[in-house]
Amino acid sequence: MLSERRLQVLRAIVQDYVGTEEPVGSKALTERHNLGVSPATVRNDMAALEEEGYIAQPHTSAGRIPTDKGYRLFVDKLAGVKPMTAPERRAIQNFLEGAVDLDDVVARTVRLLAQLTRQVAVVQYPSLTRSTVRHVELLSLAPARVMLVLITDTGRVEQRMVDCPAPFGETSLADLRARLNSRVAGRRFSDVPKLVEDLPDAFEPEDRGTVSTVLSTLLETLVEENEERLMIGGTANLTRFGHDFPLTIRPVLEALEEQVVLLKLLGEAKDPGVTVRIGHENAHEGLNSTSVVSVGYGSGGEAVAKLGVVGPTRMDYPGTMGAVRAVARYVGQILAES
Amino acid sequence: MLSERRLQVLRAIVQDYVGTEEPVGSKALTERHNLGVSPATVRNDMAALEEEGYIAQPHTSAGRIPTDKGYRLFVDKLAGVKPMTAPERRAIQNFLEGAVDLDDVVARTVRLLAQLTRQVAVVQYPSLTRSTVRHVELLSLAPARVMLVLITDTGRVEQRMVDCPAPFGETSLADLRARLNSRVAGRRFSDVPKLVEDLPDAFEPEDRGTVSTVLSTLLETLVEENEERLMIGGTANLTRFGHDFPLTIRPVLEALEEQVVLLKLLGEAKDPGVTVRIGHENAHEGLNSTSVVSVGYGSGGEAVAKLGVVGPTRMDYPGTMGAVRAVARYVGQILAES
DNA sequence: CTTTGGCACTCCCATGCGAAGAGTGCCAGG
DNA sequence: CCTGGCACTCTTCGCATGGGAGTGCCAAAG
Repeated sequence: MLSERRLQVLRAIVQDYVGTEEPVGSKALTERHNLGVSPATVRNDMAALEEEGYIAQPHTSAGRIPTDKGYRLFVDKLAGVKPMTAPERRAIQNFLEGAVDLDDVVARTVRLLAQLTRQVAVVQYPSLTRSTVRHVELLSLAPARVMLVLITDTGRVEQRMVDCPAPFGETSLADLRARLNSRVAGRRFSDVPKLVEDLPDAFEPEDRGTVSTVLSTLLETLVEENEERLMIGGTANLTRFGHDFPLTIRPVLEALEEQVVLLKLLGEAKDPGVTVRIGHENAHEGLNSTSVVSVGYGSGGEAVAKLGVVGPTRMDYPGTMGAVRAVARYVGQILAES
Repeated sequence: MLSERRLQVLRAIVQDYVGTEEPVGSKALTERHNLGVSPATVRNDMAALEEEGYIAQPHTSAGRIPTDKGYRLFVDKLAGVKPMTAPERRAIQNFLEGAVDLDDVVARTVRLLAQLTRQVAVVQYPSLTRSTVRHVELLSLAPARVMLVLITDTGRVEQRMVDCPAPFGETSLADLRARLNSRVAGRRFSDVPKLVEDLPDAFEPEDRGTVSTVLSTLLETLVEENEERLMIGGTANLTRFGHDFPLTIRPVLEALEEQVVLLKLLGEAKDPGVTVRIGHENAHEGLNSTSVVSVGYGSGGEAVAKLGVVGPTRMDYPGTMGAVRAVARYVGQILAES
């Protein structure tokens, strides 16, 4: 177990390094923070912290920088979440309230997060399976062509074309629309498969093929793969990464383009609160020198999706966590209102 | 007027510089291209080309690199569009045909363009005003709440919430839906305002307020500002820009996040064919060292939107132009089919 | 046992210098 | 008008040097 003072030394190292981006030495530490001890003592503490793997030196006779393990301890034990100031909160709320539709909400959220944290922002669209159905619409575009439109309580709209095996009359379509909505409206998407299972039985034999086709298309849109969408922004902030970045930035940009990777990144967060994954804690190799701060958001008590930021492991964790948490809260409010 | 050989020298300089990314000297030129003259002669030609502003030296006693003006001449006079090979065409077609909806088409197009050109790809969604209306749907979500869904012939779907000034009955809604569709279905969006002008007159006085509200929301979605959406991808390719890129890449990433800037970039292209804007020809300052290659695409004869790539002025113009043109062609086909 | 000041040591980094290389411009001759 | 030769310029690289920051260890004091 580390003594109280050694933890303070670690905290000071993290804070200084995050501020200056340069390895921090014992002398500078005692000057900037009044620890009440001499540099020599700090040196001993540093040696101990290094022994335990919380800090490291880039090379002999350089200052120390925190390791992933050091940041982890900092986040877990040494730092809280820095709350947003009142003006900041107002600004967030005002900005988000101007949104006209879901796309706009998400787009604004991304911009906001990127600006507040000065990092790369990632916002997932509300998940279909965790939302409830507001309405299912069927439109006849041609005798054997139907458009299926899904609308969720979070304002998300998804549409698919359906090519019917047989012509489908306007009355049958109206019938299907009515039956479908009476069964699924207001229910959670995850329950939809069970709720529509026996629906074809209610129809005339010649329509059953078409009804099944429509239903299977409906179910297809709910599978994980299609239903997860996201938006990213603030990539220009990557240029603040470090001076060495051709090598650092490349894999990050690549990872950001892989939706699957990003979804996993956000998706692994289980905690109801803000989740932080530091450096090598991220499964994806290209993100080994980045940290991800994420949190769920939702219109009610339950999270319908995640949002977060990606930045260098050397980031302002308390501030970032505060911003992410605040934005998630307000986005949830906006969605609940719409 | 430049002699034929000088143009060849310019062409050779552009080709070599694009390939090697290094200033090209007179000796290297004569070795790699058989111009049939000695380095000394080439030097004279180079001096002339520099005099005219087509090439420049980074510093005395270095090789030459093309200027924007040099690239312009190269694109206009010295190089054609390199057509895609048959296998490449097939690959493009196969990849695009797998798309399930418009979002997917656009997403795939972006990936494709980015991969083919190894540059940043930008694809604009089909413009609303240049598309035709397939269907307008009205859904009653609450007594005084209506959702408006617009569907275009290109598969684009746009939705808006409408808060009605007064409760609006289901029959009135059906009436409005029917009248609206009979007037606008199959018509161009740009004609919609005129077509619905007098629609409120057909309704009972107590419903007119709501009808007007719905119509004005409909018209709002058509204004330029909202109707232009786009998707970008391949930003990781920016890392191939140059070795100096902290300074180069930053403004480019920033510009790419500004939808307005990008839309202007694509929008300025008038030509029915591929348009190339080189370096300072781009109005936006951050893009002064990049070139934009863009072209319109559409389901029929007319372009409904633009797509293109953004890359360093030092790019393979013939290849890029070929890829952009080919992709646009196939996207048009896919949209026409859906 | 912990803290402190002193001191030698290590390693990075900025600076300066010199040599090498690439490329040019110019000139005189074919 | 083309060509070969030649002097000149400018960058780049390697290398040695000195300064500086920071460490680790030790012996003494609290």
